[in-house]
Amino acid sequence: MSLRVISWNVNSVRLRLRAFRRLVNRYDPHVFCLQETRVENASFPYEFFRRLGFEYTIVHGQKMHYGVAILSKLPLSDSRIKNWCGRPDCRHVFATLPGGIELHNFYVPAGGDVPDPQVNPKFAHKLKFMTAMARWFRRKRNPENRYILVGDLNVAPHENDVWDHKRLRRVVTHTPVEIEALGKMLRSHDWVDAVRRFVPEDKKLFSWWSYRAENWKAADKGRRLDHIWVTPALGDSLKAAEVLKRARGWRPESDHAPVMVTLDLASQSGPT
DNA sequence: ATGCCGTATGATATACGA
Repeated sequence: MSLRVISWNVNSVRLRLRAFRRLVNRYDPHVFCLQETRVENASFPYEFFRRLGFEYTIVHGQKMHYGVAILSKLPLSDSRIKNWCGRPDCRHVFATLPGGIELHNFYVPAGGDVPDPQVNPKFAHKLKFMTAMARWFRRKRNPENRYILVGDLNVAPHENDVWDHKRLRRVVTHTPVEIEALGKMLRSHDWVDAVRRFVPEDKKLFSWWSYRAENWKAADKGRRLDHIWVTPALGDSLKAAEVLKRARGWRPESDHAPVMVTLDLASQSGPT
Protein backbone atom coordinates (compact mmCIF):
# COMPACT_ATOMS: atom_id res chain seq x y z
CA MET A 1 0.00 0.00 0.00
CA SER A 2 1.25 3.41 -0.91
CA LEU A 3 0.55 6.42 1.28
CA ARG A 4 0.89 9.98 0.03
CA VAL A 5 0.61 12.97 2.36
CA ILE A 6 0.72 16.65 1.44
CA SER A 7 1.39 19.24 4.15
CA TRP A 8 0.69 22.91 3.42
CA ASN A 9 0.60 26.20 5.27
CA VAL A 10 -2.32 27.60 3.31
CA ASN A 11 -2.56 31.07 4.86
CA SER A 12 -6.38 30.80 4.82
CA VAL A 13 -7.91 27.53 3.66
CA ARG A 14 -10.90 29.24 2.07
CA LEU A 15 -8.68 30.98 -0.48
CA ARG A 16 -7.07 27.74 -1.71
CA LEU A 17 -9.99 25.66 -2.93
CA ARG A 18 -8.92 25.88 -6.57
CA ALA A 19 -5.38 24.96 -5.59
CA PHE A 20 -6.62 21.88 -3.73
CA ARG A 21 -8.41 20.70 -6.85
CA ARG A 22 -5.17 21.08 -8.81
CA LEU A 23 -3.16 19.24 -6.15
CA VAL A 24 -5.64 16.36 -6.16
CA ASN A 25 -5.62 16.11 -9.96
CA ARG A 26 -1.87 16.29 -10.18
CA TYR A 27 -0.67 14.31 -7.15
CA ASP A 28 -3.67 12.30 -5.89
CA PRO A 29 -2.74 12.44 -2.18
CA HIS A 30 -4.50 10.31 0.44
CA VAL A 31 -4.12 12.94 3.14
CA PHE A 32 -3.83 16.72 3.45
CA CYS A 33 -2.34 18.31 6.57
CA LEU A 34 -3.04 22.04 6.72
CA GLN A 35 -1.67 24.84 8.83
CA GLU A 36 -2.86 28.41 9.20
CA THR A 37 -6.39 27.58 8.14
CA ARG A 38 -7.61 30.85 9.70
CA VAL A 39 -11.20 29.77 10.14
CA GLU A 40 -13.33 28.54 13.02
CA ASN A 41 -14.57 24.97 12.77
CA ALA A 42 -18.18 25.88 11.93
CA SER A 43 -17.07 27.70 8.77
CA PHE A 44 -14.54 25.12 7.58
CA PRO A 45 -15.21 23.99 3.97
CA TYR A 46 -15.89 20.37 4.96
CA GLU A 47 -18.28 19.80 2.07
CA PHE A 48 -15.72 20.89 -0.52
CA PHE A 49 -13.21 18.33 0.74
CA ARG A 50 -15.84 15.63 1.11
CA ARG A 51 -16.71 16.01 -2.56
CA LEU A 52 -13.01 15.55 -3.40
CA GLY A 53 -13.09 12.29 -1.46
CA PHE A 54 -11.67 13.46 1.85
CA GLU A 55 -14.40 12.41 4.21
CA TYR A 56 -12.35 11.78 7.36
CA THR A 57 -11.38 15.01 9.05
CA ILE A 58 -9.96 16.46 12.20
CA VAL A 59 -10.28 20.23 12.22
CA HIS A 60 -9.06 22.58 14.94
CA GLY A 61 -9.39 26.25 14.12
CA GLN A 62 -10.40 29.66 15.36
CA LYS A 63 -11.08 33.09 13.90
CA MET A 64 -8.23 35.05 12.37
CA HIS A 65 -5.10 33.22 13.39
CA TYR A 66 -3.46 29.81 13.28
CA GLY A 67 -5.59 26.69 12.87
CA VAL A 68 -4.70 23.15 11.72
CA ALA A 69 -6.56 20.32 10.02
CA ILE A 70 -6.12 16.78 8.69
CA LEU A 71 -8.30 15.74 5.74
CA SER A 72 -8.09 12.11 4.70
CA LYS A 73 -9.48 9.64 2.19
CA LEU A 74 -8.41 6.89 4.58
CA PRO A 75 -10.16 6.36 7.90
CA LEU A 76 -8.75 8.28 10.85
CA SER A 77 -8.97 6.84 14.32
CA ASP A 78 -8.10 8.33 17.71
CA SER A 79 -8.31 11.85 16.33
CA ARG A 80 -6.97 14.27 18.91
CA ILE A 81 -6.20 17.91 19.42
CA LYS A 82 -3.50 18.97 21.82
CA ASN A 83 -2.84 22.35 23.36
CA TRP A 84 0.71 23.48 24.06
CA CYS A 85 2.15 25.98 26.55
CA GLY A 86 -1.28 26.26 28.18
CA ARG A 87 -2.77 28.04 25.16
CA PRO A 88 -5.80 26.87 23.17
CA ASP A 89 -4.36 28.34 19.97
CA CYS A 90 -4.95 25.50 17.49
CA ARG A 91 -1.44 24.36 16.59
CA HIS A 92 -1.53 20.56 16.75
CA VAL A 93 -3.86 17.78 15.64
CA PHE A 94 -3.05 14.12 15.27
CA ALA A 95 -4.75 10.89 14.33
CA THR A 96 -4.01 7.27 13.50
CA LEU A 97 -4.09 6.03 9.91
CA PRO A 98 -4.73 2.44 8.83
CA GLY A 99 -1.72 0.32 9.70
CA GLY A 100 -1.26 2.08 13.01
CA ILE A 101 0.59 5.09 11.63
CA GLU A 102 0.27 8.10 13.90
CA LEU A 103 0.17 11.33 11.92
CA HIS A 104 1.06 14.58 13.71
CA ASN A 105 0.32 17.96 12.16
CA PHE A 106 2.01 20.99 13.80
CA TYR A 107 2.06 24.72 13.41
CA VAL A 108 4.99 25.96 15.49
CA PRO A 109 4.78 29.64 16.59
CA ALA A 110 6.48 32.07 14.21
CA GLY A 111 8.36 33.82 16.98
CA GLY A 112 7.99 37.52 16.18
CA ASP A 113 10.80 39.81 15.11
CA VAL A 114 13.48 39.97 17.78
CA PRO A 115 15.35 36.70 18.41
CA ASP A 116 15.71 37.30 22.14
CA PRO A 117 13.39 35.52 24.60
CA GLN A 118 14.15 38.17 27.25
CA VAL A 119 12.57 41.00 25.28
CA ASN A 120 10.27 39.20 22.84
CA PRO A 121 7.54 37.01 24.40
CA LYS A 122 6.70 35.52 21.01
CA PHE A 123 10.23 34.20 20.63
CA ALA A 124 10.15 32.87 24.20
CA HIS A 125 6.88 31.10 23.37
CA LYS A 126 8.40 29.56 20.25
CA LEU A 127 11.38 28.14 22.16
CA LYS A 128 9.15 26.88 24.96
CA PHE A 129 6.86 25.24 22.45
CA MET A 130 9.72 23.40 20.75
CA THR A 131 11.20 22.31 24.09
CA ALA A 132 7.82 20.92 25.14
CA MET A 133 7.46 19.07 21.83
CA ALA A 134 10.87 17.46 22.25
CA ARG A 135 10.05 16.41 25.80
CA TRP A 136 6.69 14.95 24.76
CA PHE A 137 8.10 12.85 21.94
CA ARG A 138 11.03 11.72 24.06
CA ARG A 139 8.55 10.28 26.54
CA LYS A 140 6.76 8.46 23.70
CA ARG A 141 10.00 7.19 22.18
CA ASN A 142 9.89 3.55 21.10
CA PRO A 143 11.69 1.98 18.12
CA GLU A 144 8.46 0.36 17.00
CA ASN A 145 6.50 3.61 16.75
CA ARG A 146 5.42 4.41 13.21
CA TYR A 147 4.92 8.17 13.31
CA ILE A 148 4.80 10.86 10.65
CA LEU A 149 5.30 14.46 11.78
CA VAL A 150 4.50 17.24 9.33
CA GLY A 151 3.97 20.93 9.48
CA ASP A 152 5.18 24.47 9.46
CA LEU A 153 7.93 24.20 12.05
CA ASN A 154 9.05 27.76 11.34
CA VAL A 155 12.74 26.88 11.50
CA ALA A 156 15.12 26.49 8.56
CA PRO A 157 17.86 24.36 10.13
CA HIS A 158 20.58 23.92 7.51
CA GLU A 159 22.77 26.44 5.71
CA ASN A 160 21.14 25.50 2.43
CA ASP A 161 17.65 25.80 3.91
CA VAL A 162 17.96 29.58 3.54
CA TRP A 163 19.00 31.75 0.63
CA ASP A 164 21.84 33.38 2.60
CA HIS A 165 23.09 31.65 5.73
CA LYS A 166 25.30 34.51 6.92
CA ARG A 167 22.69 37.21 6.51
CA LEU A 168 19.94 35.21 8.17
CA ARG A 169 21.70 33.83 11.23
CA ARG A 170 20.33 36.68 13.34
CA VAL A 171 16.90 36.53 11.71
CA VAL A 172 14.11 34.58 13.39
CA THR A 173 13.74 31.11 11.77
CA HIS A 174 17.49 30.63 11.29
CA THR A 175 19.11 31.64 14.59
CA PRO A 176 21.42 29.16 16.36
CA VAL A 177 19.10 28.85 19.37
CA GLU A 178 16.15 27.87 17.16
CA ILE A 179 18.27 25.46 15.14
CA GLU A 180 19.44 23.84 18.38
CA ALA A 181 15.84 23.59 19.61
CA LEU A 182 14.81 21.95 16.34
CA GLY A 183 17.77 19.59 16.65
CA LYS A 184 16.52 18.53 20.08
CA MET A 185 13.12 17.88 18.57
CA LEU A 186 14.67 15.84 15.78
CA ARG A 187 16.66 13.75 18.23
CA SER A 188 13.71 13.29 20.61
CA HIS A 189 12.42 10.39 18.53
CA ASP A 190 15.38 9.93 16.17
CA TRP A 191 13.27 11.48 13.43
CA VAL A 192 14.30 11.17 9.79
CA ASP A 193 14.07 14.41 7.79
CA ALA A 194 12.21 12.88 4.86
CA VAL A 195 12.63 15.71 2.38
CA ARG A 196 16.38 16.02 2.94
CA ARG A 197 16.61 12.26 2.47
CA PHE A 198 15.88 12.93 -1.21
CA VAL A 199 17.57 16.30 -1.68
CA PRO A 200 21.31 16.49 -0.91
CA GLU A 201 22.29 18.87 1.88
CA ASP A 202 24.51 20.91 -0.42
CA LYS A 203 21.52 21.83 -2.56
CA LYS A 204 19.37 24.86 -1.70
CA LEU A 205 15.85 23.88 -0.78
CA PHE A 206 13.06 26.25 0.31
CA SER A 207 9.36 25.97 1.08
CA TRP A 208 8.56 29.62 1.85
CA TRP A 209 9.09 32.80 -0.15
CA SER A 210 8.00 36.19 1.17
CA TYR A 211 5.02 37.91 -0.41
CA ARG A 212 7.04 41.07 -0.47
CA ALA A 213 9.61 40.10 -3.06
CA GLU A 214 8.93 41.62 -6.44
CA ASN A 215 9.53 38.35 -8.20
CA TRP A 216 9.76 35.53 -5.69
CA LYS A 217 10.74 32.95 -8.27
CA ALA A 218 13.55 34.94 -9.91
CA ALA A 219 14.92 36.34 -6.64
CA ASP A 220 14.52 32.93 -4.94
CA LYS A 221 15.15 34.34 -1.46
CA GLY A 222 13.41 31.51 0.33
CA ARG A 223 13.63 29.46 3.48
CA ARG A 224 12.73 25.83 4.26
CA LEU A 225 10.24 26.18 7.11
CA ASP A 226 7.92 23.30 6.28
CA HIS A 227 8.97 19.78 7.10
CA ILE A 228 8.04 16.12 6.94
CA TRP A 229 9.69 13.77 9.40
CA VAL A 230 9.19 10.05 10.01
CA THR A 231 10.33 7.78 12.81
CA PRO A 232 13.06 5.22 12.07
CA ALA A 233 10.48 2.41 11.83
CA LEU A 234 9.16 4.14 8.69
CA GLY A 235 12.56 5.11 7.28
CA ASP A 236 12.74 2.20 4.87
CA SER A 237 9.24 2.93 3.61
CA LEU A 238 10.15 6.37 2.30
CA LYS A 239 9.75 6.40 -1.44
CA ALA A 240 9.79 10.10 -2.33
CA ALA A 241 9.59 13.52 -0.75
CA GLU A 242 9.64 16.97 -2.31
CA VAL A 243 8.59 20.58 -2.10
CA LEU A 244 5.87 21.33 -4.63
CA LYS A 245 7.40 24.65 -5.60
CA ARG A 246 5.15 25.29 -8.59
CA ALA A 247 2.11 25.55 -6.28
CA ARG A 248 3.67 28.61 -4.61
CA GLY A 249 2.67 30.52 -7.74
CA TRP A 250 -0.93 29.31 -8.03
CA ARG A 251 -3.26 32.25 -7.56
CA PRO A 252 -4.29 33.47 -5.17
CA GLU A 253 -0.90 32.71 -3.69
CA SER A 254 0.11 31.34 -0.32
CA ASP A 255 3.63 32.35 0.70
CA HIS A 256 4.31 28.67 1.48
CA ALA A 257 4.64 25.81 -0.97
CA PRO A 258 3.20 22.38 -0.10
CA VAL A 259 5.54 19.55 0.83
CA MET A 260 4.72 15.98 -0.14
CA VAL A 261 5.88 12.55 0.97
CA THR A 262 5.16 9.14 -0.52
CA LEU A 263 5.62 5.98 1.53
CA ASP A 264 5.46 2.41 0.32
CA LEU A 265 4.10 0.33 3.16
CA ALA A 266 3.68 -2.93 1.26
CA SER A 267 6.80 -4.60 2.62
CA GLN A 268 6.24 -3.45 6.20
CA SER A 269 2.94 -4.51 7.64
CA GLY A 270 0.95 -6.08 4.85
CA PRO A 271 -2.67 -5.19 4.17
CA THR A 272 -4.43 -2.92 6.60
C1' DA B 1 16.42 40.98 6.38
C1' DT B 2 12.28 44.24 7.06
C1' DG B 3 7.21 44.25 6.63
C1' DC B 4 7.47 47.52 0.54
C1' DC B 5 2.48 42.23 0.96
C1' DG B 6 -1.38 39.46 2.25
C1' DT B 7 -5.27 37.78 5.26
C1' DA B 8 -8.83 38.50 8.50
C1' DT B 9 -11.94 41.21 11.28
C1' DG B 10 -18.85 43.75 13.45
C1' DA B 11 -12.85 46.41 9.91
C1' DT B 12 -11.45 52.61 6.39
C1' DA B 13 -7.11 50.50 11.73
C1' DT B 14 -4.88 46.66 13.70
C1' DA B 15 -2.78 42.04 14.57
C1' DC B 16 -0.16 38.59 12.67
C1' DG B 17 2.85 36.22 9.60
C1' DA B 18 8.51 35.08 9.35
